[in-house]
Amino acid sequence: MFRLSRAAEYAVRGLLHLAMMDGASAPADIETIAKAQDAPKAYLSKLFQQLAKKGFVRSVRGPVGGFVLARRPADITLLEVIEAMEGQMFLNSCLIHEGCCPRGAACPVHEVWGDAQKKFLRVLQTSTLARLAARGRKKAEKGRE
Amino acid sequence: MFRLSRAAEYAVRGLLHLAMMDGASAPADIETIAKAQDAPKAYLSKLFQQLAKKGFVRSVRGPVGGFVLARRPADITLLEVIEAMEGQMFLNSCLIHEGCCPRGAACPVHEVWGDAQKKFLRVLQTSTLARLAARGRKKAEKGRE
DNA sequence: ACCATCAAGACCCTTTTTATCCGATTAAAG
DNA sequence: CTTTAATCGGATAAAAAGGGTCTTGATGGT
Repeated sequence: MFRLSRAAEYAVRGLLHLAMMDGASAPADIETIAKAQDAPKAYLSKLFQQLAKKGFVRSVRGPVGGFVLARRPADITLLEVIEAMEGQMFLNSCLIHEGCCPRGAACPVHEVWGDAQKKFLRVLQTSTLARLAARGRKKAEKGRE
Repeated sequence: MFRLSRAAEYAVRGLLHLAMMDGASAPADIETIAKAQDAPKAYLSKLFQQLAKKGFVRSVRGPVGGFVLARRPADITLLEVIEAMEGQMFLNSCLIHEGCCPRGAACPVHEVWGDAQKKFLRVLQTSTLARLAARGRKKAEKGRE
């Protein structure tokens, strides 16, 4: 099957959470994010550690600590976040090792597959956290009406 | 990570093998296909049993038996084959259960993700075994030059 | 000094993937 | 009718990935 891993999903939603409270003075702590996004706290914590290591967020320790976005939401693409969590997408084994197809001739499935991934990735690459946050805010307003 | 399962890859290549020898009088037996496509024979055998159950191939038993395409190569899309092997693609868990996002408001990632999948699937859906076989034959010729 | 918070990693459980094996069944050929 | 080469299908299993918990330690406001 072909779906986003839970890790990636949590990460995206977590970062989006931060992006939507952009401008807030205090950092957001894991417990709050976990509750808001309905994710296991301990697990989310680990994911954010990875995100910190990769430069997406900065951690603030001690009381009133938590996590803050380390980059501008407009500069973070959905693709980046997902790839940070699950490694490069779409490394089709058929594309990696030579000679997987008879007589070393490149198998015709490659091109089609490559074409499909390109279109898929482009969409994810042109979608930034800022844009998502804006859309999210709009939806939240509609929901309250 | 995000790649085609080996099962799907073997199945696609196996069917393509049949499509490329379309018009041959005798069915192809598993051992031959497995050798040509460099797949474990026992495993491929089981995959073909599934493919037979789903109507892609017909099995011929007894000596000189094997498998034959049950449908016209022009009618079989890449997407069909892949979905037959790994279940419906792209059932994003975020799209399945309601209430995964705060306050039930649809999360803005959904649309982007949906958009991306649509473009991806379209490519796979418009690619038929016949077309792939034709391309494969062309490549094989070039390789021999 | 205390306590809330993050940091890091060890550990565990479950599911999926990727197979292998073997006995039963089938049917063409001699 | 018997031989023989093939598929059928279920049981089994090793290995990898996925998903998550817990513990222990470091850090920095108050």
